[in-house]
Amino acid sequence: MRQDKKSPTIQDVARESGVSVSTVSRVLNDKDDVAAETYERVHDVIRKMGYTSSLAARSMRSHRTNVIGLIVPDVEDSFSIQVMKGVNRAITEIDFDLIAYTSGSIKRSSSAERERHYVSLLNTSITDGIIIVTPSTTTFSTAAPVVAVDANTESPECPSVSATNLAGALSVMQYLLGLGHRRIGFIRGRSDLESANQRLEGYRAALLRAGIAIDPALIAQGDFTCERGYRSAQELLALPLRPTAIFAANDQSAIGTIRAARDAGLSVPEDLSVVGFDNIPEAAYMTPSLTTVDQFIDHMGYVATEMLIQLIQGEPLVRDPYKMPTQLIVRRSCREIGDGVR
Amino acid sequence: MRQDKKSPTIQDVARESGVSVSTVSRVLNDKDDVAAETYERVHDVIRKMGYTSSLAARSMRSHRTNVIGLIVPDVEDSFSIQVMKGVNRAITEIDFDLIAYTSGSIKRSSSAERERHYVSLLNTSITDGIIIVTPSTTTFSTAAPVVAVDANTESPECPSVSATNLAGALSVMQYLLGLGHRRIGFIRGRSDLESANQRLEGYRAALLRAGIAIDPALIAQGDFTCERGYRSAQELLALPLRPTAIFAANDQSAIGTIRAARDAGLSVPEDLSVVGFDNIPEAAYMTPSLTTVDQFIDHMGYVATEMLIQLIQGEPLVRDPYKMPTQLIVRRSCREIGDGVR
DNA sequence: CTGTTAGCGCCTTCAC
DNA sequence: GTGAAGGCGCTAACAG
Repeated sequence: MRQDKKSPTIQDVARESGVSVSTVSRVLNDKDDVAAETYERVHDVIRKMGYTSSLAARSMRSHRTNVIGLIVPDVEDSFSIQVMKGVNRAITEIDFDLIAYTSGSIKRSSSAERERHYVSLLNTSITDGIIIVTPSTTTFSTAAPVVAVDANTESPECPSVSATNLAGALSVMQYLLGLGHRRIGFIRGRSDLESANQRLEGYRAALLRAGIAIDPALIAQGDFTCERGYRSAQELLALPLRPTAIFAANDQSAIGTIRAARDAGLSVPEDLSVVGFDNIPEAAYMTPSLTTVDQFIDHMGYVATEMLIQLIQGEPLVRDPYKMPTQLIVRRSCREIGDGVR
Repeated sequence: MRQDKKSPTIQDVARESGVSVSTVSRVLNDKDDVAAETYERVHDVIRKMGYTSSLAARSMRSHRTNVIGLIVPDVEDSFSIQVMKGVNRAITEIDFDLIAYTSGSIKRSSSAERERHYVSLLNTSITDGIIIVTPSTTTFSTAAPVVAVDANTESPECPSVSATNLAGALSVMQYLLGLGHRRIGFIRGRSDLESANQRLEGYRAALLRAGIAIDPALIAQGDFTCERGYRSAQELLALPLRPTAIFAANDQSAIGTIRAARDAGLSVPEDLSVVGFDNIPEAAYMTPSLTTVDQFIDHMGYVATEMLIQLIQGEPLVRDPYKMPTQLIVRRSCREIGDGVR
């Protein structure tokens, strides 16, 4: 690697090409009032020196960086990854050419604190705006805009995009009830997230609507992880009156559930029907393929980016909060059960 | 969201607490020559105003940001995700508290160009150093250090960490040969990556060493994706003399292979043995669980971060390039075959 | 069309 | 122990 002592500044370029710094700046920003010849010459020097203008200096002066920030709770979380994907797609289409992803790896502080820390660290210094995924809080004190994806509350204090979780959960329950299931277990999601609570709410509402009493024993804790899903499924399957179906609040939990069933000598869907939520890529590939609810996560990232860009450009938001429709994807992890089953 | 007109600057803090900006700066940087009382007062004001010093301004002045950059080819790539995880772990342990991840989403340019663009954009402006994953080039002109993970060449021009791919591939082949396999297919990886080529080299070397002629028809193209692995496996399985085992250059390709086998009515491992490379999390969970080579990807990210920090602090590198040992993980995707098999 | 001037927010001498 | 002044690299007026 060529380790130059120092990277060239706009001054160096100016000196080298025999013009003033402001002319170089004009060339850099494609202002139209530069002589074609000068433009060419400066451009050549820039290329030759391998010059790139300092993001820090540019940002400080112009208060515009063309960088948007993305804060995710965990880089391994597949929800976050899907969102990233959508954000990337949007970024590529628009003129913004870089993203600062930062994850929540800061010691000794609550997630809300940490989120605020990053928001204020990034915004107005290297970022024109921020997208924050599954935030614990939506209250930020910042000059630049923030858009939340899957916020923690029904009425977030910042612009947001989230899925129609309640409707999605209802469609799952309707499907399971239609297959004849009456004893349906539920594995909850991260309880600090509104989306997770909405899914639980859908579970409850559908049961009530069908005239089925809610058995608290059938509602297990969960935190959206596969491991936790496994343990909770074990509890559910150990019940005296085993459920015939389990609705897991997300696909990871559903994967854990299927594994738990298998380890308990039960096969899916013969002995147990399982439904997830999210439609992560693995859902289609696993055996059996997983019936789940698609909430178009990457599109949520895409829309969030569009919203953020609008905000940055000072345009008003047409739809806020944006509600992404959900869709039940029927695959092979459920089966119809006969009348004789209680 | 509280949308303040403008985020507070060090000036605002100074005015509010009745001291000069330089005193505030001292407090900010924990200089020791500040009266305890003053320190407290200023700190209170900072907390109260929700002040965060501008990363941009700080970086410009002090040329030290405590931010490291991470450039990955694709946010969905599980190799990259594992590296991120390791980097995050290292960051958390050390004093650096933020990472700028940027992915390759820039239009109309080669990957090498794009990588150079990001390196120069980040370095010396908001980043103290950069880790770049599976880069197409290792030649960068930058003042700040760059460390490559899984570089594209055996003798990269920048510090690097990579796995002992050749040894790993040899151990796979030794295992398969030991199980009695003689007709072994290979699905290649991204041919622009040295790691992929090393694995192919291991495949060839082991065969030669065992006195088995190399059949070019058994070596299929690949690009580390599941889809491509599926198609290549189809070709291999359609061969007149079908291989009894397939060694895929990474786990994604192996997953595609298993799917192709299943779709062709073959079961794994009964009709076909499959081995992957990487040991991604899914490998343990799938059915059948996948025999593969662990190359401790997240640890590679961790080590790369350690190396980068050392470089940033001007310390010499003890081991460069760093070679991460690999380990064969035997699971259930292979079986022994009898003597009668050709 | 191009150069000059004045800061953006912060840190670092150097005085006091 | 604390304040004042200068400048990091850049852009945005304003002159010429």
